[in-house]
Amino acid sequence: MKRTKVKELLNSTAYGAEIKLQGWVRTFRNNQFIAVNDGSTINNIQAVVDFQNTDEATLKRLTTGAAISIIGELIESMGKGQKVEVKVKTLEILGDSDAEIFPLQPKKHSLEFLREIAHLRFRTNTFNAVFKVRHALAFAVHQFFNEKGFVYLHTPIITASDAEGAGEMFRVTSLDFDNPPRDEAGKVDFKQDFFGKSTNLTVSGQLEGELAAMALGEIYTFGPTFRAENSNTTRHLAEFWMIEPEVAFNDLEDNAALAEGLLQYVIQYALENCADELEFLNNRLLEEEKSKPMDERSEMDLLTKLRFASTSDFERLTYTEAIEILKNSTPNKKKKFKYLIEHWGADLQSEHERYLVEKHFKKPVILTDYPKDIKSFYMRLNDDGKTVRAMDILFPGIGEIIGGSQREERLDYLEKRMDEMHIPKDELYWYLDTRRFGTAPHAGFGLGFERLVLFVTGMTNIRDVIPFPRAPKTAEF
RNA sequence: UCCUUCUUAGCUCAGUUGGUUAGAGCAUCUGACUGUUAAUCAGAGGGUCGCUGGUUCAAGUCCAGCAGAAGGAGCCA
Repeated sequence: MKRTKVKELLNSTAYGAEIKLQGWVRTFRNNQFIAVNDGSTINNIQAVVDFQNTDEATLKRLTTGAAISIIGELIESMGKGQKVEVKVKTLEILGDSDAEIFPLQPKKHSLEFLREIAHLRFRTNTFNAVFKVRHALAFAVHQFFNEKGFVYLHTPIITASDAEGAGEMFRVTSLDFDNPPRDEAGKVDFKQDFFGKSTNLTVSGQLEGELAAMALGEIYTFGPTFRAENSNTTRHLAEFWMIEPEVAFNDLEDNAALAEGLLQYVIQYALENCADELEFLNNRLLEEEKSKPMDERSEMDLLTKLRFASTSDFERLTYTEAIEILKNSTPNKKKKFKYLIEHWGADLQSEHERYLVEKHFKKPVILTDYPKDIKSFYMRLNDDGKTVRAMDILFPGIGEIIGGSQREERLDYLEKRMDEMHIPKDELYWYLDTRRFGTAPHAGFGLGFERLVLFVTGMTNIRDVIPFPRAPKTAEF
């Protein structure tokens, strides 16, 4: 007999039907009511055991976490609290779960504790919901680009270039650490390494993405990226997933429109396809807010925030305009900012971005045209000679969720920038070839997938939206 | 990496100016009850107070170092 999923059973009205139910015990109440969960939904189904005619030793084994298989009759529930339940005919314990040592209990656990038992936290409602939403968002990303005719491009995980300079990299080698081969100068001889050169884990697929975009037109990547930065924050990971579209003939305005469209599409998709999960996460947050003082509570609940973000236009302004707003802002005048805004050219700190998004505009913000000195070499120089066609998208509670730009397509300008920033041109000959042969305007951006999942689930620590987080001193499981 | 705070039972937390045998709720175990909704009621067990050293007649409590965690900052996605 084939099993029926809990999700299906809960929506069924086929009373009297014989069904097979398999799942894990969440709670066993009153010696007769088993709350069974099989992961198909965060909701449980109640299975009722005839305890007077069931072996006592079997009943004792119905502990939280045990895997069970039930054949029974789907009936209209006699109790309140649920429409349907399963009247147990035969009950088999597939796998015991020793209640004395199983760490999950039918009670609330702290996220910090669950992080320490990440191999078991899938079994909680919160993480069931989080990873369902994560899946839905990933699926929606592919659907969005597919509908638009983009090509999903797989860029390499192992790379020889650290060209973007996006941060510290993890070295990849098969050399013997205790006794590496040395060259005449006494340095490690990577010519004898697996690839015949020094290699690293990728920090971005952008440069390779540009190569493909200059032929396929519209591409996107969606893969893991690695940064060996010693970042200990609630929004950084050493291993994270990034979505990087790159589009030929797009300028910065097209780029911003694409980014806004993508974000609104995937949030909308989650709202439509993860209603139960988002409602659960919404209630979870509301509970949490109750313990906070009034002035720290958020103005919108999670669902309202998501509906708002997916329907209202993002605020667009230039760096120069943002500086003006910040200069004249109350916290700047009253010297409440840790870093006061005094002159054009200063990098924006988290507190400034947060002020713009959460206090001034109260909506997602697209900031463009930053000073060239605080941005990467490949961004297109504006006619003013001091700003570049960069854009950051800032989200409330998250900060920077997207960073992108229109790329510098003029070979002479690009080479000049690379010289100024000491980027080795010979190593990047293949990148420069796109500008040598049939160069064209193009633009793209990088979307941090986990930051997106953070925003949509309302979780606050990035380590809680990826199954097995990788961060400094953190590589368990 | 820097700043701040924290580390007491399986989990969440109390623990006064340093002072007898370190407490509670939940969980677990035993029993009762049997249409319960994180069931309820009664009872029981459960501790190297993060680690190392120091001050003191006396340290969970004070001091130092180390380790780990949380929040914030920087780097960024």
